[in-house]
Amino acid sequence: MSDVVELPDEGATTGLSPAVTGAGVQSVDRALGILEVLARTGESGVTELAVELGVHKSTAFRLVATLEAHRLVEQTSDRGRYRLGMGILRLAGATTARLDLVQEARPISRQLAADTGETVNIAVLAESSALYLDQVAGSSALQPHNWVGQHIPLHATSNGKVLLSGLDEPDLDAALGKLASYTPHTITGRAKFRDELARVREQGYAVAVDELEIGLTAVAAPIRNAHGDVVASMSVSGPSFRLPEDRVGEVVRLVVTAAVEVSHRLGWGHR
Amino acid sequence: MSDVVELPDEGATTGLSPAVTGAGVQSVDRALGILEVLARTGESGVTELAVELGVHKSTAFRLVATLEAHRLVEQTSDRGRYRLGMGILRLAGATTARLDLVQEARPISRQLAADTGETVNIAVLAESSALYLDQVAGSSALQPHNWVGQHIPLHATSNGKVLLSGLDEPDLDAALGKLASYTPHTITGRAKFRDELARVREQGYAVAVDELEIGLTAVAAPIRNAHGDVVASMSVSGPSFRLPEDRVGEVVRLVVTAAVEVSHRLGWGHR
DNA sequence: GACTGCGTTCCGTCGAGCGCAACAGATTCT
DNA sequence: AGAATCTGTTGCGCTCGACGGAACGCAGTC
Repeated sequence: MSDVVELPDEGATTGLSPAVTGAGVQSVDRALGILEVLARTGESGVTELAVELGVHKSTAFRLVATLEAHRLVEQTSDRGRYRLGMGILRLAGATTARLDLVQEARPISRQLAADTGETVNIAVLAESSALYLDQVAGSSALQPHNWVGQHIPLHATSNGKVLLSGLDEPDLDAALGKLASYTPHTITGRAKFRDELARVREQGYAVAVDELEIGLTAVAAPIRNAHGDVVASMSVSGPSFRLPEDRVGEVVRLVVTAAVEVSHRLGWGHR
Repeated sequence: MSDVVELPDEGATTGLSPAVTGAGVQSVDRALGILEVLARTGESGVTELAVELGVHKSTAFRLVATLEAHRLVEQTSDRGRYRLGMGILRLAGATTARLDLVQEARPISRQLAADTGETVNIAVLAESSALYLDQVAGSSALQPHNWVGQHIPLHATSNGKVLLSGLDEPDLDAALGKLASYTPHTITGRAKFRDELARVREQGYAVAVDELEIGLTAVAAPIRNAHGDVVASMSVSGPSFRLPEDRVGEVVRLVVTAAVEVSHRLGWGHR
């Protein structure tokens, strides 16, 4: 696959902002571009979309109509603007259910939740924020799992620290924006935060106490793939009064063990 | 726009599962077909996908490569099979965030969660299962919202009953599969379940105690759009020991009030 | 080592998707 | 009220982009 698409004499490209254009099948590319635009704007009209993509109205309409037939977009009224539809949600359900990370981790998460009595989360890195893939609640009955999409700050959570600790310098710089302060305990100094990451890398786990929210304590450990890369993070979190300092040590041990077990299932340290 | 798409002579479709061949832009249609196949199978190779769509290998490859460029699919290894990717999750996050149902309901959900101290959910009907759109946790810190997709049985949950109560006979038959038993309290008799639905319709709310899981109690009420159709369901759920019979009455009142308030915001019983 | 499967790439052809232009409602401006 | 101008929507020819065929490179397997 060539990333470069050379169009020697194609002068017609409206020159606006290509933004989303990846290479591939043109019409599909454009259709997916529409989805991304809608994800960004929340709601757009056909004309608007056409401008954004640099194509003719009718083209945009045909694409959006096709997306609509598959329920990936829907229009507000019979002759109105378009937005993302429920089809996306069904696909997302299938996605988390099948991501083998989640599938492999599920039983171990359950066990960990049972052992600690606290909530277990699995998170991955997604463009300068953490994306939660799975959750198993500690004790309360039927806390359904599988949620998505919330942007979680990376520098104020144990999961975030672990995920960042797996990056090299250039990627780290890119992923790390400004270090917003959520509580007096949030680490906001860049140098100090790098020290923290070094510590996380060294000891193989991260802890966050009152850093995102007063009264919230979390412990996280890295999940690695067959190549040893940090692909996800597994955490145990709960109210600080249930996770006092002298209990953190034990929880750390459990989380690290669980994360290592998942890593093994993903092929890490393969015989 | 016609909802009916009848292609009587489409003989090329391998006869297996026709998927959703809606009319539109061919290549986009096929690409989205790939997403749906992957959602169903969880993981497929290029050749497999090509057979399923009735196209040539190379065509399927180009389509899947385009999807991959947008992160909607990813391959297991460098030269392996394909599965749905995280791009879907990002889109899903944007979807729920923008659905005006969720947006309108959010503040009311919060209030309801605060009033009851229990977890509040918003669910919609999605092809013979319930789809959770939003969640607000009762008390615990940092319960992020926005999850999706898990297939929740309709007949063993308060949300499911409410959603089913909004259907007419033919749709109900279609949506209702076999009534699996989850606990001794699950309603499995068809006649008995219809009686239950009648009761739900009449009283305007549904209750489920120990029907999906022992120790889990839930109460739900319908959310209606401007036409009065039941478009979603709002529920409060928690451990049965915190929601004893004598407290259910109060919770019912709160849930119904909240659901009516959301319905009003959606235009129901306008002015 | 031949064979058979896979995902991937290149290439010439042809039909599918494109832009154009016209249509039909809604809204706004005069 | 009427016109001007938005909007989304639809036929229609032309052309370029997507398609299928075939070949390639790599892994297992007999």
